[in-house]
Formats: sequence, C-alpha cells, structure tokens
Amino acid sequence: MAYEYAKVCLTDDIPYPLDREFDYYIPAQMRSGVTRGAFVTVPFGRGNRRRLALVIDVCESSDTPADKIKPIDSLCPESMRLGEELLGLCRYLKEQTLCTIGDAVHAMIPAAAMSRLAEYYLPATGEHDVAALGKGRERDVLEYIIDHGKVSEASLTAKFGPRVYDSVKKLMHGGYVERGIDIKEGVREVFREHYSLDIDADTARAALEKQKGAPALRSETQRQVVEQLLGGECDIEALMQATGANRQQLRTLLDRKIIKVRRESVYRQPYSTVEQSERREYILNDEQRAAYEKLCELSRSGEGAAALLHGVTGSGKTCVMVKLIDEVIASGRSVILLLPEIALTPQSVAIFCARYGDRVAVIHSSLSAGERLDAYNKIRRGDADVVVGTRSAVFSPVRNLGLIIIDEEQEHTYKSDSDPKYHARDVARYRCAHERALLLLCSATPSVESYQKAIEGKYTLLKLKKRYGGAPLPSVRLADMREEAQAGNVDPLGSLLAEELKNTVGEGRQAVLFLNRRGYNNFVSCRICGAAIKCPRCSVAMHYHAKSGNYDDGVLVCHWCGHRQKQPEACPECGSPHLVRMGFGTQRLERDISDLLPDAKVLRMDADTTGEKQAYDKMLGEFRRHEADILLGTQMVTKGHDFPDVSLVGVLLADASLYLDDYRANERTFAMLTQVVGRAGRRDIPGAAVIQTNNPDNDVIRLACEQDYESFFENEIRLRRLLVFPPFCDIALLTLTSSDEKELMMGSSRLAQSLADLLATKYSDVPTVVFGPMEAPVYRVDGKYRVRMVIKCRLNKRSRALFSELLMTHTDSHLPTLSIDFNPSGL
DNA sequence: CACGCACTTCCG
DNA sequence: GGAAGTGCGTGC
Repeated sequence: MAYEYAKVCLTDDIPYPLDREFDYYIPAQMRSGVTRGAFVTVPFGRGNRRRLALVIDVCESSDTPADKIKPIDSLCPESMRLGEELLGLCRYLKEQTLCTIGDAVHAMIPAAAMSRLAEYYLPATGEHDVAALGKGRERDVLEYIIDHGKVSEASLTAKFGPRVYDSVKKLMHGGYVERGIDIKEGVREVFREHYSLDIDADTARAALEKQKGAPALRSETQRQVVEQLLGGECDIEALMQATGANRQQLRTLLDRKIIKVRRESVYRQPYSTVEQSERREYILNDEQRAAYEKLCELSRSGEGAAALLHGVTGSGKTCVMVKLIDEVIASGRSVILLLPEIALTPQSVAIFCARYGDRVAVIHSSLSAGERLDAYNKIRRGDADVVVGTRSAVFSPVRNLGLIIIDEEQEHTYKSDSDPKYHARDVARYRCAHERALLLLCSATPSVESYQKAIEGKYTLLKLKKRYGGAPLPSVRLADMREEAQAGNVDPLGSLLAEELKNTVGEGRQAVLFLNRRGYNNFVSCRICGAAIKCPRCSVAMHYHAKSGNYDDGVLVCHWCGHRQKQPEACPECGSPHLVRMGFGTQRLERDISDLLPDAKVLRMDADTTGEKQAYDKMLGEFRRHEADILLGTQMVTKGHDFPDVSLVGVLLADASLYLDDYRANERTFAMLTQVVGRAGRRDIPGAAVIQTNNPDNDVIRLACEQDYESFFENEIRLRRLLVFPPFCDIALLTLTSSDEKELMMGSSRLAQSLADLLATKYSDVPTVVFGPMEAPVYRVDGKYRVRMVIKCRLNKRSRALFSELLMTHTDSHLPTLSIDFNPSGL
C-alpha cells in the first residue's frame, strides 16, 4: 500500500497542449493525504514555479526516468478534495468538451474554496556585494527588495513598471534574490465559536473558591466566565453578553487551558428572508399518479435510468416532481433540481424551502463568493440533500445521488458557451448512469433532440395531457399586422391587442405583454445614406435606450460589449444631420401603453430594469400581488411564474425569431409562444391570448397557438432529417479570435489547411461536411475579430481525437485563439 | 567572438 | 504559459 508516485494534472490556467498527466514523487510524510482527488502544489517547469495540481491517480512505480521526477511540494486542504465521482466527471468533461482538467475543476469547486498561490521575492540569504551591481536599475530593485524584505511581483510592477521582471530575473540569476510562495486558502468560512470548560467541574468550583492548587482566576470577569460555563456550553455572543468578557480575556483563559472552544460553521442563507409559503399537500390526478408511479419504479430499480416528462402547460408537472423528490429523499438519497436562471425565483425556491427546510441548498449566479462556498460545503458535508440551482449545480458534490431533475429541459441556458462548454443534460446523464440515479427531464416543449431520444426508447416517455384542475386553454387569436400596416397603423400595438388590453385592465384583471427580443430593431439610422450607427468596438448597430421618463433623452448602447455613448449630431458615414430612430423596443412600447391607458400601472421587465436579481424578484412579487396591471417584457415574462389574476397575454412580433439563421429558430419560436400562451387564464378565469404576426399562416405559429407539440415535432424532425441537422448529425463550431485582422486571416487559412490535411490522411475515415472559414455573424466584438468554421459530423472517439489534435497544434500564445464548441446553443 | 533577439522545445 | 536552448545577425 505504499504509493510513492502520483499522476497529477495542473489546474491553473494552462494551455490545452500542457494538460496531461505528470508524475511526481510523494514525500513519505504526505503518503496518507495524497490520494486520488486531492489537490497539491508542485514545482513545475525549468523555473520550478509552484503550480496547483489535482492528483488523478497514485501508483507504486513510474515510467518516468528517476532523475526527472520532482517531489510534491505541499498538500492542500481537505475541503478541496474531489470525490471519486467528480474526479471521473473531470475526465469525462475533458474528453467530451475538449476543455482542460483545470477548466473542469473550476466548474465544480467554487473559487472561494480554492487555494491561491501568491509568489513573492525576498533577499537571498548570505552576504552579497551590492556595490558590484553598479548603479543600474537592478541595484534600485535590489535595494527596494532588501528594504521591504518580502515583495510581491505586483508591488514591484507598480513601483518600477512592467519590465521590472527582466531585472528580477537577473537578480535571481546572480543569487541576490530568491522567489518564495504563499499558499492562501480561499475566502474563510463563517464560524460560530462555542465555549466550554477545559477543566472538570470540581476543579472549576475549587478555582472559584480560590482553593490552593486550583487554577487562579485573576479577575472578576474570568470568574464569571467559569461560572457561566459550569452551566454548560455557551456560544460566544451569549457568553460575552452574560459575562462582559471580551475576546482578549477569553483568549487568556484558552491559553491557560481553563476553557476550550469548538468552532461550528454557520451557513449564510441567501433565501432566509423568503416569504414562507406554507407546505401544501399535493393531490395527484390519475395522469400524474401514473407518471409518478412509473418514475418511482425507475428510481427504485437502482439502475441508472432516464425519463422525459412531457406535460402541456398547466398540467402540474411540479406536483409530480415534488412527490418524486419526497420519495427519493425518504430512501436516503439526494436530489439535484436544475432550473433556468430566470425561473429560479423566490416563489419557486419557497416551495422547496417550505417543504424541506434547511436541507435545501440554493445555487445561482448572483450568490456572493461566500454564499457559494457555504452552499458547496453544506452539500459536500451531507447537510443538504436537495440542491436547487442553475446549470452549474449539476456538479454539486451531493452524497448518494438519487435523482437529477432538469426542468424546462429545452432551455438553451443549460448549455455553457465558455470552458468547459458542457450541456447540463449530458453531464446529468453521465452522472446518473455512473451513480445509478434517475434523470428526469421535464418540459411542455421538449427539445427535438430529447423527444427523438424518448421516441427511440432511450428515455422513458411520460405524458401529461390534461391541464391541472381542468382549466381550459386560453382562446388564441392571431392579429395580422400586415393588414394593420395597410390600414396605416405602424404602432407596435395593433388595434385588436389595444382593445383587449383596455377591456382587461378595465375589468380589474392583469395582462402580460411579451416582446420578442430586447430593444428589437431599436437603432438610430441615417435617412440619407441608410447606415445605422454602429459600435466603435463591435460591428453591430447600437441600440437606443431612453433614460427614465424622457424618450428623447437617451444614449446608444452596444448589446455585445456594453459600450455607451451619446447619440451623435450627424451621421458618422456621410455627415448628414438627418438621423432617425427606427423600430421599437420595450421602452417605446411602455410609452405607447401609457398613452393608451394613462391610469394603468405598467411594469417593464428586461435586462435594463432587472440588473440585479433582487430587482427582478421584487418586480415579479409586485405583479403577483397585483400591484401593477400590465407586465411588459422580453423572454423573462414567459417562464413558469404563476400569476393568478392574468387573463390576457399579448405577443408582439411573434415571427421575429423565425428568421434567425439558426436551425433551432422554429423550435425556439414554438417553445416561446407555447409558454407565453400557457400563462393566460389558469384556474377559474378564462384566458385570452393575442398574437401579433406578419405570418398568420405559418405552421409553427399556428401549432403553437393550438399547443400541438406532437404535430410540430413531426414537421420539425422531418425537416432536420432532410437538411441533416441535429439530432441527425453533430455540429462543431470552430472560432478563431484575434485583435489583429491580418494575423486572423493567416491563422484561419492555416487552420483550414491543417483540417483539410488531417481529413485527407490520418482521419480519412471521419465523415464531415466543412463550411467556411467565414466571418462570424458579428465580426467584431470588444475590439476582437472572429472567424468561424462550421463542421457537420458525428461526435465519437475518432472525431473528437481529430478536433483535439487541431486544438493541440493551434494553441499558441501569439497566434489567434482557437475555441471549439460542440453543438453550440446558438450559431 | 560576444551579445541580442526571434524562434523552437519541453515541462514529470 | 514560461523558461531555457538554438541559431543567426549585428557590432566593435
């Protein structure tokens, strides 16, 4: 059992070709701690700079020549250790998404839990002839280091400028200066200290009575502390309150071993202030019961299984989910529930907090570093067995995983577009298969890929066809905007929708208006030359955003890089002063509504007004409590929020998303319309929906109005098969990025050439269809140019090996950066 | 022939 | 990514 060697992967930010296993010697005193999944620091490279590394495996011998092997430097805290399941998942992520092990690790462990290495410089031990350095910059640097004793590279750069490292290097060569390393553990956990006596009760009483031989209590405060603790353990706040002791006085008693302290971590609870909804009983109807029983059966089988729950909007999928979670928890296993970010609201979280109390951990993007760490530790220690969270929660280190639920599984936010470029659905499938758990995908409008898998029998398909409580579907009317335009109405609000809006608000009910895309077409263009005003850093038209209240007083904003500027007086292209604002966005719509219904209270919800999560949650709360009449917004309003008083739903520009140059445009449009129509009229109020479109005959729009998913799927799968799109192939998106346009051009032809070479020789057995290189739809973003290649292929070991090789040979710090995304969420 | 600098190689 | 190794041009 003496493992002397460890295979490790570096986990700092390293280039792809360097991401392989390296053998290190394990010093004898570290043998018990250095095991698979542990983190260590190692000396690496010719300069032996310290690096953080993950132990992939330990072994008795090594194939590496003994003279090359270096010893491990130190062992990192236990709290960073990855379990066997997550270690396997790191490997899987690297294979599947071509990320580095480091990228995978960072997706799993919160930054606050990771140790950080901080290098510093200090004067070398021993005497040195400082005068021999003469009077150059090196001497100044050395004197600065000697004066300060221990200096970070950052402070040297601040003092001497960016090229200071050249001097430092020379000083190190000359033996004047040495490099040291500090290992800083991440953000501290919050602990509460509990004090108790470290001496027995008799000794304590003796001390209080000032008996000989007993420890002396030198002050009244010390006596009070001992007296208090005779009554039992006491936490620090209560103790200081009761005795008037301060930290220093407690410290003294601790040092004299009269009292002792126990530190218990307290978890910061970001949702502790959530309005408590009462724990309600869920009564299942026949359909729901059948689905629930089938799922229980799958779960109890103890094998990895996957199911797709397809239920029309309002069919009560949540009831089935909650009952299933109860069942899995009761059997002693843990549950991960994934929701799209915009569906993760206090209301949805409250359902689970009310039911499972402090056994719930919530994870979302706007947690502070400390909150994230607490949630992570709570899960890791087994103090939470229900995890509710967004995409990254799929990596939660739960104990004894029993179930992963992905709600609204078609949402593209489950696909990450930065390293690791994983899809939460694929990660969940892998985990469930390996940890013998059940995967449950839920949706009213499943992705074409998932539904196809269900039809093929890879997922167990469960259907809920009835709306819960028998609520009828809203009556849906299409408003043909071409007729409106011919009649001279170019306002965003058509006459039918305007009429319905008046009636609804007049009757004291609420309405939701959904505008397809934020600030749609809302740009400034020149009447003379027709050019739109573009962002100086990106090649897209900037959008006009009015300041609050005044439509004419606004700024231009780039939706890609966030650049803001005032609207220019004249066209930058032709100098003409005739600039006009085109199209309309949520702001323009808000103004039109207040003209139409001056007394109605309107809430506008888009990325501008909901910068912070709290603001978004607050707005939803207000609308739920009927403190406003009309909710107006982009995608955010379509999610499964249950608004009891909403009887009208309006969709503006229903077809705007049909013509995106993405093969999923139909699917997205169908899902959006189906969901938004499903918002209207639950329970006893009959709902109505008005959909404004220029394409009333379009099948996608028509079928969405009828909530007919099956027919939509039949059409769509036929189209995908015909045109060879997923699920009938996979797509690899290769993106080259550079701030130098010329280098980018050279890089892209080099890339195309290597790809062609590999396909003609080593990988001639891999069938592909190659498109490009071509400029990305938005060529320039944040000052960088982007060129792409799109490759249709089948993802398997061979094709991944091909792309991996491409990444190996095209990763170089002074070449354009290559990024590969398999089945990206948008093209 | 010494030094500077672009380019390549390899890291255990 | 970074440091050392390689090879070539320039300079007194």
